[in-house]
Amino acid sequence: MSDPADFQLQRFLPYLLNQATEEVGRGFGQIYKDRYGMLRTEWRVLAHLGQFGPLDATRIGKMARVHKTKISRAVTALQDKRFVTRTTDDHDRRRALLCLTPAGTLAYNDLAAFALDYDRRLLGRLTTKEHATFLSCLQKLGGDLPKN
Amino acid sequence: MSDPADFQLQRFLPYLLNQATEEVGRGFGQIYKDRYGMLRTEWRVLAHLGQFGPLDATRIGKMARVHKTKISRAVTALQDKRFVTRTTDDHDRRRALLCLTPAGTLAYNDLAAFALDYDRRLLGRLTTKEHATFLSCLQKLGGDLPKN
DNA sequence: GGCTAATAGTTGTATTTGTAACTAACAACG
DNA sequence: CGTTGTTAGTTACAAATACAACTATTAGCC
Repeated sequence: MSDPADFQLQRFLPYLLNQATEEVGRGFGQIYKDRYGMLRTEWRVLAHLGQFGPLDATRIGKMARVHKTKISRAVTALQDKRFVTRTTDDHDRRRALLCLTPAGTLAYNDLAAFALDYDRRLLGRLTTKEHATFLSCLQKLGGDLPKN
Repeated sequence: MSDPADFQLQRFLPYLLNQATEEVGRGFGQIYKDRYGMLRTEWRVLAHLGQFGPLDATRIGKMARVHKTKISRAVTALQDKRFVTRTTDDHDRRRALLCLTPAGTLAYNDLAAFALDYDRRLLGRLTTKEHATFLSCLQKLGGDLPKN
C-alpha cells in the first residue's frame, strides 16, 4: 500500500479535473442559462439533437452518459420551452422520438455559435500540440466511449 | 460570429472535461463514501487539513474554490464524525481554526493512500510526457490559482 | 396464447446544492 | 466612543439531483 505522506492534493487528477471543469463549465453555463434559462442537461439534450438529429431519450442518455431520469426531466423542460417535440414510435410505443422544433433549432444554432467561440477562447491558452495531447488524455481518462 | 455548423460536441472542451471528471470522480468518490460516508466537500476539507495543517474555513474555501456555505456544512458533518474540532481564534472571535482529531488524521491517511493508488492507476493510462502536458493544460484552464 | 423477463420512460421522495439573508465580531473614521 | 462598513460563518428556503419504485409496453419461450 502507498505511503499517505506521498499524497499531494495539488497533483491529484480528480481534484484538478474538477477545478478545471467547474471553472470552464461555469463560464459556458452562464450563457445557456442567461439566454434560455436552461440547465446543463437541457443544453446537452439540445446539443445532441442539434448535432445528430432526432433521437430517443435512451439513446441520448447512453451517448451523453446521463441517467434516464435526468434526461426525462430535461426533455420535459425543453418541451415546455417549445424546443422539442416527442412523437411516439409506432413500432414500439414505449419509445418516443425527440425532434427539435424550428425554435429549438434556432436556439441550438445560437448556442452552438457561442460554444464554438467559447471553445476557441479556451483553446487560445493552449498550443496546437497541447490541444491534441489534452484531448487524447481526456479521452483516455473519460473511459470507453459508447459505440452505439 | 462563428458558424454553428462548425460546432462539434465531441470536441467541446467543457463537455469532454465534464465527462472525464465525472467518470474519474465517481471512481474515487465511491471510496470515501463507502469507507466514511463522506461527501465530496467533506473529503476536500479533510484533505486540505491533512495536507496543510490547521486552517480556518475561509482559507479552505479560497484554496479549494468552494463556497463558504458548502464548507460550513462539510465542517459540521466532519465534526459529527469526530474528524475535526473547531477552536475559536482568541484574537478574532469570528474565526475558528479547524484541526484534525486523531481519528480524522487516521481517516485522512487512509484516504490519502487510496488517493495515491487511484491517481497512479489513472496515470498508468498516460505516458510521462502526456502527464506533464495534461497537468499544465488543466492548470491553464482551471484559471488562476489563488496566491494566498 | 399465457407466463416471465426485459426495456422505455415517469414519478415520488430523500439528499444535496445554490442563493440570499442573517448574526456576530471586528475595523476605520469622524 | 459611536456610527458605518466589512468579514467570518450559519441558517432558511428554493431549486436540482440521486435513487428507488412505478407504469406501460414489448420480447422470449414453453
